[in-house]
Formats: sequence, C-alpha cells, structure tokens
Amino acid sequence: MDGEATILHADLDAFYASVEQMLNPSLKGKPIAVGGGVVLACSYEAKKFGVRGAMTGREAKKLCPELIFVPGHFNEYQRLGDKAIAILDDYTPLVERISIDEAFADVAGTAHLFGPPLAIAQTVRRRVREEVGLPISIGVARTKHLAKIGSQVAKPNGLCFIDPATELDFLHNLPVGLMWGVGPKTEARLAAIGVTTIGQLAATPGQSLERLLGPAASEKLKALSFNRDPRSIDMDRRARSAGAQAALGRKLPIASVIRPTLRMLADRICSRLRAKSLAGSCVTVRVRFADMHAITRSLTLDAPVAATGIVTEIAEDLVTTALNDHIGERYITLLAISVSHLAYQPVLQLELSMGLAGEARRPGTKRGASRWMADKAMDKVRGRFGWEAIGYANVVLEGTKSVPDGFRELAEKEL
DNA sequence: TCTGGGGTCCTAGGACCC
DNA sequence: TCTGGGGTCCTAGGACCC
Repeated sequence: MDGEATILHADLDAFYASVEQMLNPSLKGKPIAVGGGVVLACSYEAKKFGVRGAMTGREAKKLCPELIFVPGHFNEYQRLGDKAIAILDDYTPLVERISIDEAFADVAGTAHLFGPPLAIAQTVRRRVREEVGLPISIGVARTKHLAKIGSQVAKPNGLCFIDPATELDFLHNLPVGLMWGVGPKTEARLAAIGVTTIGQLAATPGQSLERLLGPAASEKLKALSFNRDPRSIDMDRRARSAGAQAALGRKLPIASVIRPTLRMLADRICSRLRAKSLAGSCVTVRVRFADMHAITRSLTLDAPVAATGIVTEIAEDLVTTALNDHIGERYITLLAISVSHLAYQPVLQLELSMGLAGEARRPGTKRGASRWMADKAMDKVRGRFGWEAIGYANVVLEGTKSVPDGFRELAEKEL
C-alpha cells in the first residue's frame, strides 16, 4: 500500500483578489472585490465582513461599506495562474490541473531528486511567493482527498502536512462540510441525524447513511471518512460537455428574446467545439423562471453535431417544449445550452455531421453545405481578427451583460 | 402463455465544485 | 435591479432488449 504522504494539493489564496493587490499595492490589506454588479471574487479582508462570490455588488457593499470594487485584469489571471502551477512541473511530471488556481501533484517518484514531499511543498510555496508574487496554500497527504482538506485547513498562506500515522485522528476531528462532495444540503441532512464531524460520519452505520444519501454517495463518503480515496493523478482530464448560459434579467418568453439568445449561446459553444474538431450528440437546454426554479430538456441525436445553426434550432425546439410545460410562468430569467456526448471528429466526418445529421433530422431546413460554409467562414475571420470581429449582434442582450467576457473565458474548461 | 430478472440507454431533476 | 458562468456526477423512472 501507499504508506507515504506524497500528494500535494496547491491552491492560490483568494486568487483574483490577490492578483489585484499585487498589481496595485495600495489595495493590500484592504477589503476588495473583483466585479461590479456581481462579486466575482473578493479578498480575505472582505470575506471577514461576510462578502462572498456571486453576491450582488449592492449586497456586498451593505455588508462592507469600505469595500473597493476593481474591474479585474483577466489576462493577468490566466498568465499568473499558469506560471504558479508550472512551478509544480519542476518537481514531478504527475500534475493534475483542477482549475485556474488549483492543482494536485504526486511527488512519490522524485524524492531522490528533490527531497521529501514536505520539503518540496515548502520550496514550491517560497518560489510562488518570490517568482509570481502570490500567496499559495498547500496540503500534503497520502490521498488527494486529504491533501485537499489539508490545503483548506492551511489557508490562508499556509502549509499543512498530514502524517499518515495520525491521519485519521486529524481527519475525524474536522467538520463534515470540509469533505469533497458535502455541500449545504448534505451537511444539513447529516446534521439532522446528529452527524457534524467526519469522525461521527465514520462511526455511522452504512445502512443509515445509505437511507439518507443513497448508495453511491454514502459509499463514497464512508470510504473518504477513513481516507480511502482510490483516485490517482490524472494528467489530461478532458471535458465531457461544453455549455454556455446567459442571465436575462426578467424577460417575456417570446421569440424575439429566445431566438437571438440561443443563437449567441450556440455560436459560443459550437465555435469552441469546431476549434478542437469535436462534436456532440446530446443537446440540453435550461430555462430558469422568475422564482429561480429551473427546468431542463434534452435530446439525444443519431449523430454528433457542431454546426451553430443546427444546435440553435434544436435548442429552440427544446425551449419551446419546456415553455409549453410551464404555461403559467410569465417571465424567464436565464437560458442555457449544453452539448455533451462529445466525440472527436476528424475533418471529413465533421463536415458530414455538420450537414447530414441536421438534414436527416429536419429535411426542411437550410442545407448543410451552406451552414458548413458559413460556420467555417466565421471561424476563419475570428481566427485572424479575434472573437469580436464578427458575431450575432443582438439588441436583446445589450445592457444585460453582468459578467465580462474575460471572466467567462477563464471559466471554460479545456476541451 | 405467464412471469421474473438483468443490463443499458434516455430523460429530468438535483447537488456540488471552482 | 434579487441572486454570474462553466462544469461534473448521481438518482430514479421508463423504454427496450435479452
């Protein structure tokens, strides 16, 4: 068995806000928020007042009157995040990037070169501070799950090494909410049967847990509560779906709102797919109503698609059926599309799927060949002049853009 | 003919994570 | 002026096949 603590979980602290404080030292030590209408990220000083991501700017300002809003340097986030995570590559090839500001690394095979894992973690922290200028917390443990918990416990700007000899003592004293997969709902359910620590969860009979959370979740949590985590480092995780969404404010569900919005969303998704020679055979839409409750409708196709026009039309059909099931709703507040069941499409098949799949399904629609030409032309212009050079301009979404495009792009996972 | 059972896919909803 | 955007995984019922 793997008896040694060789997994590192490295997590940049309050990443976007820390970058802003580094770029503008006058912001250091002050409560700041990136964003305006919505808080995209905030500093530890702001968190002390209860400010959180996804809050409206107004709400945040109410909690913390001195809060300073900054627009955000999105290009810098990508560059600095890459630079920090790349430092891990100097100590092992086994690095798994989780998001822009977070990664796992396994240094099991490289101790003879760089010393024990704890020493490597210390070096990485020092180098990120010196070479990138940012605080980073690291957890070191025997499993991914425990390393991740370690980095959370270490924050802000700390290091937490969990000795395998005493790891269960450490783990069992922590609140269940720190476990991967335990969010507010599960935490509340567990609390209802008196389980608030990981130790109490470990001591709960499997049957009661299963009744409460279902077989898969209870089995997983049970294993994790004894630090049995089978996951190893996965160096190239591929996305399984690609999606896009747009918050609309409050809009009547009419064609002049729905059509251009869906076209814009399909355009975003499909150009990403085509750029990677991918196509997907399942299209899902999501409609959210004024009371925040949301519904989804999906359709699985015979062949994968990546043409903007085809995805737009399928999405329109799905949204229409969704709305027909909810006639009483007066306003919609969000539309989303997701394309899944992705498959790699060598160019020839991609061209075919763009045309034939659509025509087979809906004979009356615009011919596949001309769609292929239109998409291809658009991809080409954007390749040369950038995304904004051409697009589906729409008056509908003017002014409702609450989140900058830069932020959106950072959230996109590599396809 | 009737009955049981397993496996897999599709769809809708929900919880969670960054 | 209520409440962003991009993802993953699980559940449960029904269809369908063997």
